[in-house]
Amino acid sequence: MGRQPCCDKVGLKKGPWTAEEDKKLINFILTNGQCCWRAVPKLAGLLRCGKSCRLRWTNYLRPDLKRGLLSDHEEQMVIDLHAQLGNRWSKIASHLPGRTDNEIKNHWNTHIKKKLKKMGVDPLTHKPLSTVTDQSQSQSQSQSQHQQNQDDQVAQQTGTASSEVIDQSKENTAETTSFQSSSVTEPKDELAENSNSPTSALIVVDEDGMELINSGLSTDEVPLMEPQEMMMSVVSSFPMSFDATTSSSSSSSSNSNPSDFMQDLQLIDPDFEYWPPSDYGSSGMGLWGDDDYFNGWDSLMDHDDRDRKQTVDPPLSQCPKTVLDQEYWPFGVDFCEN
DNA sequence: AAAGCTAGCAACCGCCCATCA
DNA sequence: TTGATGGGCGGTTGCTAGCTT
Repeated sequence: MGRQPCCDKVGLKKGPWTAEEDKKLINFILTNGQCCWRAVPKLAGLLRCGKSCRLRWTNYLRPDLKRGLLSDHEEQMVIDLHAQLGNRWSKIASHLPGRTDNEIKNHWNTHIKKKLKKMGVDPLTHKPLSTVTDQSQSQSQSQSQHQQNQDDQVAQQTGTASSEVIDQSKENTAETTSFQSSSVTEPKDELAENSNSPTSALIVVDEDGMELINSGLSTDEVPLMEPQEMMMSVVSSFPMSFDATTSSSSSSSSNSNPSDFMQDLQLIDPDFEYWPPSDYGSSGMGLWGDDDYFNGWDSLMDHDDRDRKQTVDPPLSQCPKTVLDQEYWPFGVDFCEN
């Protein structure tokens, strides 16, 4: 018995993806859509296993991805959602357009965990550490148990209301997560008492579980659109139409024309330099630090953060980036069809 | 300036589960 | 029911950049 490995691993390449491999994968997905991943490497001419291709696409090459550090708002959403869902990173990621489960998991483990601990909050239970040590050691013993609790909560919510805005999520979550919402800088007691404060999380429950509407912001500050809708919105908001024949003089920076994207991918001119830095196969990180692509997501959802970033003026490499910014991605949702 | 240390992140692995034919 | 496949998750590895000594 046992399942076949996703690849036989013999002669398959591992390690960081090169620009050439990315190009092949992107080209293939663009042409054929996302089909049987096991067949993708063969058909795309890649010496990778299907799973590796899928992960590369999902976590890095997808057009609707946002790059860079999570904003404060996103981070708070992650904390709120984690309190609700536990370590179900993909679920959490589904509430954060442009973010992947792996990215959120990494961010959680490297940033948020420390942050919460520093604040005296148990990242597992979202309770103050002082009380956690006493009453929830058993909870802390297994994340799965905690996750089960969250499952029950979510199941309870979904069972009682469908496509219905409920406010009782605060009550439900307050029992198991005394500290989970609002700004992380607020005193804990105040948070517990002010569960009705406007900064508490407001949850929309639908058939899929729940949708976070308000995580410390008013509802109209949080995009309630699917990524595709946002993409289409962004694309359609641009006056220019995609024209693969249009030429461009620069592939790496300060371009706002969708055609540049195609050139960057060498879909038009095979000799054109690929959009990430040529040495990125070895550098691995900080790939987008040298461009200043306009960020569609920022423009849609994070005016406050953008303002803050502008004020602080961080290095470009720390600004959220889309891999292929939406306005460079003229394919809408069609590429998903096969 | 160079070596050592550390943090962050992309990528991978192994296992598991859900779905579908 | 079974096997193939896609996908999720926790954990880990390896590389790079930045910081410290």
